[in-house]
Amino acid sequence: MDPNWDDLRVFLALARGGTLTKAAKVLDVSHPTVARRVHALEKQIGARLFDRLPDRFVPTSVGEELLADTEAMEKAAHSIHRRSAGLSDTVSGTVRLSAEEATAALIARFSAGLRSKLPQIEFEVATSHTPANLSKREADLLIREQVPELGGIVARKLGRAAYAIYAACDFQVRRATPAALAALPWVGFDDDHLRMPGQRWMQDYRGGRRPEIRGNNWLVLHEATRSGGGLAVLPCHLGDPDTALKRVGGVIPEVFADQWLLVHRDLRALPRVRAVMDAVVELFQRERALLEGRIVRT
Amino acid sequence: MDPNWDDLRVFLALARGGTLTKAAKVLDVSHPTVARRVHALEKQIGARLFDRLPDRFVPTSVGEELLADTEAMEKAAHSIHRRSAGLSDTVSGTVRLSAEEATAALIARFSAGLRSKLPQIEFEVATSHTPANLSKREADLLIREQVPELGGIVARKLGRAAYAIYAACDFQVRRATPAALAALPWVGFDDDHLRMPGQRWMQDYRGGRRPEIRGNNWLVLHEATRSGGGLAVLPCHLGDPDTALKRVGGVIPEVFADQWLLVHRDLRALPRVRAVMDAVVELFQRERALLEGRIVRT
DNA sequence: GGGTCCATGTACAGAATTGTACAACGGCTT
DNA sequence: AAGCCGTTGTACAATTCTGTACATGGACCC
Repeated sequence: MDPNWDDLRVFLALARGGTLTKAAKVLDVSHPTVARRVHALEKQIGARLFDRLPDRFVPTSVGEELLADTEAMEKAAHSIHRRSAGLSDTVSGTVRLSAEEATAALIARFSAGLRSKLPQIEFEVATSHTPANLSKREADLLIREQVPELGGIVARKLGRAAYAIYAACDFQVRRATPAALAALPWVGFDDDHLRMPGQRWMQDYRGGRRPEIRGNNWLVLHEATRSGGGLAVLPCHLGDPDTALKRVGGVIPEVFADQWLLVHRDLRALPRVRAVMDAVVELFQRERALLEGRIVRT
Repeated sequence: MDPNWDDLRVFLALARGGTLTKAAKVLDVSHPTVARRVHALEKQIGARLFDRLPDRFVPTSVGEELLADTEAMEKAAHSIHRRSAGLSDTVSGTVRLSAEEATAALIARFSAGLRSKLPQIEFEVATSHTPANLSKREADLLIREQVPELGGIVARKLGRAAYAIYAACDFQVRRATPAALAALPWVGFDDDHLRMPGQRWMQDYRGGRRPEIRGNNWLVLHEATRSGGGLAVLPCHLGDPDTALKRVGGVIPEVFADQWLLVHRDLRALPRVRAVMDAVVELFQRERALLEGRIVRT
């Protein structure tokens, strides 16, 4: 069985320092720990590695033989240290952010602005609306509408997204009464995604009838609506900026979705992850009116 | 701070195996442990080292960079492994045995015989009669007259050494009454070593008088006695084989010393240490009569 | 010779790590 | 579609490791 590599690091420190106390200081552990680790290594290797002189430890001939190899390990470990030093201390590198399509589109729309502030960061914006946790390492940051009950996840509230009914600009809406609207064709999610915001509201509005055009993500719904496929409940930050769409009525008070920024506690400490978090928080604060459907287009 | 070197070993196993389960098997740990150790390394290095595909882990570009250095560490570790394989599995190498002078002389006398049975072992027989424990790594094996109350020490009884009064062959002992013997000059230990076997007995025998020739180890006493310096209480295994000495009276029933073979529990498992232990035990069993003063010289 | 400082060894309490057990998921086979 | 297998994630109990505190020993200084 290979010895514990880290015990070799302790061995090296004792060989260099000559005393348990000096090695302990270098390694930032206690002196009994150094003694134990060296004994454990000696037991595993099957030879004494040190002779005990009155004032110091000196390597035995076996210990001397191992020193060269251990120093080779140290050299490689230092190379790794130098490489990783360029990873955790600076605000550069890649940050992967995952959000459902509509929010991903929002982020993507402003990403050029974000990167102008953080030029050394590369964004990866992934669209995903399935519930996921960061432990599966799908992303460094998630924007989600629920906070998962998971250990190690830190959540930060970004804001509340409002929803409204939209149609293509040239879509004929003759009478805006609920009954008249309910009778028109609609665009919405399929049965597997009824939990998406606004879907149950819409079915109630229409007396339980399914939307005539169905899809499984917001962009599909968005495109079908723009093409005159029917009415759709869309988030305002998706519908309002699109001049090909028009609002039909106001913001639906009963339909909203809180937006949460999720990060694994371990990654939050990384400068580049924190920088992106701060930038995303700032973006949502700046665009709060858009998010809440309070941008009135003429 | 340097990452834990052993976490790099885990990283390497996951990079090679592709799954937590395979890496766990190779490392002989559980799969949650592999996951934790890799996460700990990622946190310390400040970068993700693996992407998660549906069926396996693949190194990220950062992970690929670290692989070369980690493989260099593995190469050095394998070298250490090969070296140490020649240490713990075979019955060769050096075994250091420590005993007080008289017993060390006994061992030395028979060491040629011992080595004829264990030709690939090199003996180091150190004389020392100060109480010591094996943790100070003064020896691999100790022969002592008391068992120290220390953790980790395994004791094995070798036998009981008997003592008698000896004089040089030409030393004139006109009358063998206690009074006449007590009046003669004696050889013995100095005041710092009164706890050595036979010393207090001798002082009681002589009404509290100190020996006229004093030393601090058995060999000095032995030599002084052989030179006609006086009477001495010596272990029988030292006195009887020496044709320059003669017994004066029989074995002294009140004076004896149990002999214990002491070893650190960890070292007992080493084949060469165990072989020497067995050989020493056998030696003491074979020479039990000598030890107990039952060899009658004509 | 006594006092001080440094170092090591050891016992025990606390912290950290690991293994076990179980749930969940995805792929494959029937 | 159902069942099975392999894999991963997680919670909790068990185990291991570490640090602290203290005792002991040796060297040095006064």
